[in-house]
This record gives sequence, C-alpha cells and structure tokens, in this order.
Amino acid sequence: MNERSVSIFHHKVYNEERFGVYMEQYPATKAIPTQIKNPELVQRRHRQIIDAAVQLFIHQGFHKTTTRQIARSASISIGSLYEYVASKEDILFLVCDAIHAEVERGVTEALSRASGGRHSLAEVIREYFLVCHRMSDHILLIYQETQSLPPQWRKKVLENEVRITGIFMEVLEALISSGDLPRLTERSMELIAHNITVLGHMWTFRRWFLARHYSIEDYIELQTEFILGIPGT
Amino acid sequence: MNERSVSIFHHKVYNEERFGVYMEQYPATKAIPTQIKNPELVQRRHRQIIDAAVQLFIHQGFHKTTTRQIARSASISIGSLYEYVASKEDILFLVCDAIHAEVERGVTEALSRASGGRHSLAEVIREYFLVCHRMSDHILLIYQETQSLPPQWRKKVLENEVRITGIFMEVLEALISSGDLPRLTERSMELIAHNITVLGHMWTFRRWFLARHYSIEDYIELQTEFILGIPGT
DNA sequence: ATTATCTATAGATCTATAGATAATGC
DNA sequence: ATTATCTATAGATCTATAGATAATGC
Repeated sequence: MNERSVSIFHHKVYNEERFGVYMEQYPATKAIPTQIKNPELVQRRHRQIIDAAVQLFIHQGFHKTTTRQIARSASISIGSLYEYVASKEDILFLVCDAIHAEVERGVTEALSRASGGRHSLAEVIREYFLVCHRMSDHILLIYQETQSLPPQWRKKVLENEVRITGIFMEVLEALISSGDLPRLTERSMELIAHNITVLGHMWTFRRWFLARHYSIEDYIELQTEFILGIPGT
Repeated sequence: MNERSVSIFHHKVYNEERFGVYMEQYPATKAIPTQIKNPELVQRRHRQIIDAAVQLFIHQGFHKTTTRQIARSASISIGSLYEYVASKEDILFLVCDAIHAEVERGVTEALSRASGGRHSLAEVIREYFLVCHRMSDHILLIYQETQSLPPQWRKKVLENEVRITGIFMEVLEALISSGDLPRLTERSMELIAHNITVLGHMWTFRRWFLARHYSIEDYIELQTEFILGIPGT
C-alpha cells in the first residue's frame, strides 16, 4: 500500500557507544526469551522477523498471516523462527513495540527541533500528525491487533501508548509554566494530551473518509484551530 | 464484563404496522441470502445469532470464536446456523450492523429529547457519550474487527459510521443557521462532527487509562469544554 | 564442542456441507 | 409436499517441536 512505510524500519538507529555494548534497538527484544547466545544475532533476526511480519500483518491481518509466511518472508526456516520467538503472539509484540518506538522517535525528534516559543504547540502537533500520516498503516494495525496480545504484552504496549501521550503533557506543561498558554487544571491538561494523540490516530482510522475531503495539510490546519480553540487563523 | 451491554440487544423494536408486514429490524438481515422461506423466522434466528456472537466476539475476539460456539450459544445446530448465514463473516456483519443500529437509535432518541436551544449541542454530546459509555465493548469490537469483513460488508459498516457522524453535522448546521453557534466553513463543521464522534469512541478505546482518572461525568464535562472551546464552564 | 539452522511432521484444530430426519400445513 | 433442523464428517488448514544437519571457534 504505502511504499514509504516499508522503509520506516530500515532506519538503523544504533547506539554502540553506551557501555561499549551493542545496544538493543527495542526493549521487546530483551523481554523475549531465546536459546540463541549471540545477542547481536538475536537483534538482527528480530529485525528481519519484524520487517517481514509488519507488512504481512498490515495486508492480511494478524490471524490470517501464518508463521510459515513470516518465516519465508524473513528468509529463515520455520524452525529457526521458533528459536527467536516462543509463539506467534511474541511476533505481534515485537511488531507493536517497534512501531511505538518509531512513533516515539519521530515525535521526540520533532520536539528537539521545535522553537519552544508561543507556536511550539502547533509545531509539535504538526510534526506528530505528519508521523501519523507516514505511519498510518502501522498505527491502524496497533488499534486492530492490541487485543490479540497476551495480557503481559498488551500491558507493555499500553504503557508505550501512555508514554507517547506523556510527551504532549510535558509540552503543555512547559508552555503553561512559561505563560505561553492559559492556565489549566492538571486533569484538563492531561485530557487534552490524550485528545491530541487520538486526533492524530483519527487520521489513520478515518482516512478512508477524511482523505476524500482533506489533504493532510488541510487536516493539520483545521485540527490545530480546533485544538487551540481559535476559530479564525 | 458489562452486564448492561447484554440487554442492549433485547430491546425489541418492532414495527408491525407499516405495510402490514413484520418489518426487518436490521438492514443486514435483508442483505444476507438464505434458503429459509419464513422472513419472521429468519429475523428471529438472526437475532439469536447476533446475541450469542456479540458476547463471544467481545470476550474472545472474532477469530478465536468458532462457529460451533456461536451455534451452541444461540441454541441451534451448526447445520442450522449455516441455513441463516453463508459464512462466519456474515455473522460479523450482522453483529456490526446491529451495534450501529443501536448506537444510531440511542443518538436519535437523545436528539428528539433535546431542547433545541443554545445548549442543545452540549446535550447531544452528553447523550451520545453516554451511549458510548453503555456500549463501550461493542464500539471497541467494531474498531477491532471491521478489517475482518469482506469488502462488500466493510463498505456498509463504514456507511453506517458516516451516517452517525452525519447526525452531528445536522445538529451543528441547525445551531449555526439559528445563530446559536458562530459561523463555520462547511469543511470545518464536517471535521468537528467527526471529532465529536471519535472523542466519544475514545472513551471506549482508552477506557483502560481514562477510567482510572475520570468518571464518565468528568469526561463529558471536560470534553464538552474542549469541544466548545470554553475553558471556563 | 558449541552454536545455529533446517526438514519433516505430530497433533490439534475449524469451516462448511451432504444427506438424513423431524416438523408443519394442505 | 414443503420447510426447517440435525448429525456426522470431508477437506483443509496451522502452530510448534523433535531430531537431524550444518557452521563456527577453540
């Protein structure tokens, strides 16, 4: 569907300096037990599995995708696949966690570029919505398949979701304490952070309708007005 | 999970007067071919199947529920089940369509009670959010399983979604033309209607987080402020 | 020797239907 | 005779693993 989405998982964000060790790209990799001794290999195979599975899940859904298809598409045997995961659900967890890591990376990066002044909320919203636009299929997948995860993994995926919403809370807090935004109650601010998160997701799960009427630029403009409560600008 | 949700499908909204015929409760019943001659029986069995399936799908998901479980829970044999539907996907369609019919009924009913004045938008939002609260599990199911429908049925389910959003558009239009709401562009108004719809759904798919911090009454109050852009009241 | 990978398959499903049986109405 | 229902099962999967084989490093 979305050619660009394929390459999303080909950013290789290594961090080899820290403690002199090859750092795990995704926390999920650490959480899944394996018999394989070489951690670098585990990481490489996990990425192969994720890249293969994410495309298959997007196009066929989790349940209609077979473990054999994933193995074939990742260029490993079905036997090897089960050296790196204990179950099909483990693969779904790897996929969900990788998607959230990518969304978080996008938002954090945007944040570091933001000017920090009056308009920085609009800037952050804009960059976040563009991340949602690029990762439309992936975010949709999380909405559809989180329920298929075992409770232990689902909990971790929901924690990821809370962490991303937390980024918007920090932005709102900073702007309020600097006087660039009117004072709000904690509760109200928290809910607004959730609203921003979800209105970004809305572009992914209502795209079948919205894209017929609005470009992503239209959408960002109108939603920014709506969120900031400024009917004219 | 939610005891009240069971009874939602036990409202028997018959309309026997029109044309002197026993009217179909759900349009979906008409769309699914069957060998059974008695339409009243088809409708009754469809309702049995829907009531059984909706609970199983909510607790186990569509893919983990077997057609045998549905048949058993609906108190008919697996053979009979397949006299009333052609496939498992047909059952999912019946379920999604019935849920939307129930949501629409709830919103329309609320609308007919609304005072129509200045505060009627807040009233409609309130009643709609209460419908989402009551039907939390059901709305979540639609988010998760719409993708599992064959294209033909998915299209119909998405049309239901558009129709429900359309109700909010009409309310907004009426309030603008009566001068009770500031003038907005058509595009902006349409997007606000979608936002209202989705912020209701948000209570269902973020309930795992929101319910820890807000009661449904808190949620309605804060979201109404957010939507109407009034930080104080 | 140790580590990683592969092939072949056990074991356990599940959907959908064919063909037999029961119930209903003339 | 017609309509509705049931039982039994064909046919087609799919996940996960056991046990054999290949590659690597001392």
